[in-house]
Amino acid sequence: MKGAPASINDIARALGISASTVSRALGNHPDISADTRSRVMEYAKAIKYRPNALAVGLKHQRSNTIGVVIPEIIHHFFSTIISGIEEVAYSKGLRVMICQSNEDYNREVINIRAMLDHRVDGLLISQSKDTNDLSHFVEVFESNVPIIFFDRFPSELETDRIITDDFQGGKLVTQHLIERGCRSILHLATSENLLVGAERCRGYADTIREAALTFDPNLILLCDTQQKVYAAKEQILAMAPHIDGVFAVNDLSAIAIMNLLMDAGYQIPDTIKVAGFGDDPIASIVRPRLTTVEQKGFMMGKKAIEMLLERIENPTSSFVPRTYKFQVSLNMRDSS
Amino acid sequence: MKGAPASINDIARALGISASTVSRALGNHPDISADTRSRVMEYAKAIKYRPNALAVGLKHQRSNTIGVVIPEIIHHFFSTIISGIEEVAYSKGLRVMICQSNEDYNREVINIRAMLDHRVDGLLISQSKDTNDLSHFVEVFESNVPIIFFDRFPSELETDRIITDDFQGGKLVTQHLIERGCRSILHLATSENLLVGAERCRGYADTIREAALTFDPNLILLCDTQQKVYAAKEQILAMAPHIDGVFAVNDLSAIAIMNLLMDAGYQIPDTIKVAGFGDDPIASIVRPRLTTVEQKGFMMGKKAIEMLLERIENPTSSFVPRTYKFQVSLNMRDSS
DNA sequence: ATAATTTCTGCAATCGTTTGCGGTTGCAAT
DNA sequence: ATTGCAACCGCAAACGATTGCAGAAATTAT
Repeated sequence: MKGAPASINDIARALGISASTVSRALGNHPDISADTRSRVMEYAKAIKYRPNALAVGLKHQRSNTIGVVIPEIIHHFFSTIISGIEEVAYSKGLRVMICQSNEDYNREVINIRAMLDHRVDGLLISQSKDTNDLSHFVEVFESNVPIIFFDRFPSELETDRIITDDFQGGKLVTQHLIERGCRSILHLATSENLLVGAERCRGYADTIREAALTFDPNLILLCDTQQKVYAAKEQILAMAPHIDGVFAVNDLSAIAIMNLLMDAGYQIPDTIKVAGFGDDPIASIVRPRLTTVEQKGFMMGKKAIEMLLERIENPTSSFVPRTYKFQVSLNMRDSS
Repeated sequence: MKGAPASINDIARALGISASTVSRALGNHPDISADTRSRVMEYAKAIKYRPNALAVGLKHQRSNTIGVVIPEIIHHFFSTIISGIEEVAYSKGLRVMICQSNEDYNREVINIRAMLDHRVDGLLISQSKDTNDLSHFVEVFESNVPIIFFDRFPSELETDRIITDDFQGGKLVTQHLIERGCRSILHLATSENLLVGAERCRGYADTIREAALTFDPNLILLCDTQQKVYAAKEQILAMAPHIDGVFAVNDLSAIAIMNLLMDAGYQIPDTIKVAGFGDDPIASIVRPRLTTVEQKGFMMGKKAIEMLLERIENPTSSFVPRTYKFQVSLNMRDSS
């Protein structure tokens, strides 16, 4: 009952038959007599035999495992995506291997390599913020392991993508704020090269122009975390008298600025209206409840793995990258 | 550049040497001449050789992977634990395999078995709410795979545990509320058999008695989610006039009841003081900012895997289970 | 020149499983 | 009695890497 787990050979030895027969019996191969089969089955159950997944994987050249690399698991959006992925994987008997890049390029590279070493059947990736060199992704293509990007993808590469319509989301929010009477809308944007943030910002800018409002670049602040909002406190309070709306690139910074403004005596939504992006659970908990764009993380996760499984099952030579864009919706609450 | 990844045999063939020599060269074995070694190294790099982790694992009877089973990844507390686990694992070159039980017993069993099938070197587990049968844990012991429980553990089993001092946490909160003048404190408890919740409740009850306040069992409500708080709205509002404090078993229900009470016109903390448990990031975002017990998830994750690694490295026959209990601290904010 | 030693490399078994192919039964048909 | 054909089972190679042991080559000692 201790030591190494039972193998197929142990069963063979105990029953005086060959390992091949045991293997076939356990696999319900028709060549094996009902008698032998049942003896094997019975004994296997008795000693709690379980196949060695490593050996099976080695033999079959695949591991029944799919790899997931995400920036940070603590973000609710990514957690929900993982739940969606796991949901499908579980129903199909697939294992899921999750790694975090922690928004670090080197870690992303190492994680991806480790996944390939483990012969994962496919990869699901949302790239880290500071990934510019894409050679590790190219390596994945070359090794013929299907890979699907979700939410954050390298635009330079022609790949399968599961994404959110961030542009549309940015438009929805901005349109909504304008409809509510806002004429001077501050946008809290993400720093640097994050495409999703850039798209939201583009949606904002486009809508401003479409509405024939004056587009003021000074109304865009690189400020995408609670900390950064508080760090920019002076700057924000200096602008506050001249704005009547805020569109934050995510819910946390939306709430941060909401608190900051309220603490400074501004009424929300009366004086200034605020909206976020993501529909974090926190959005419906804070007061005033935050208007925000709903992102369908769970559905995205499901879609991503389903698309991946299709790629795995049909390793077609003629690869035509596909993009699945999830539509968003605006959840209007009390902050606007 | 496509098809199956390069193996050690491919290198051997190409260089006209044996696979064993290649293996030794890559492993810096002293038997191999500097010349041969460098030729192998060079060629391996050129064709981007990477060892097949499945084969290595099969040979060595371990996978350099540790398995983690948690109830739900979307809970911030568990996410931080995972981050702590990954932090250490990453620094040691270990892979981490994460599965969610979704608070479902069957899924927990299947996940654990899958981990064992993959020959994980060790297991880190936080058991699901509805796990009563413990035979799958016993199987792990019998297979000699080290296992450490974190946060939620089966009290019937003598195992290694990394836990929070929930009892002390419950006391801290209750003492604090009493010090602030509360005399009639409602406790929102977790349903049924969750030990961590029971401990917090025990801390509450003990403190009430120690303070010579009357302990009223009617002041304990099984209500541990936002939804359940709202479902119990009538009941809570009926009690509200007679209470002056609330200790919720977690932050989400604390915030839910805070909102519910405020919507009904109660002043927090003036009329009723509220405190939670866990120190979810949301606690410092909501208004009023929530007083709550800080749980050190990241540290717990680190400690758990460190303890596991020690168990893996010293597979001592004389097993003496250890419990590491993390002390908690109270973060006093505006809600109390 | 032979023996002893060092230095390097290869053979083959092994980890646990799968599977093509061939072999051994038994039984019915001829 | 021979052939034919199922039905059932085992041999051995493979997947990719590791490693004890033996052996070859080169070097040194005698």
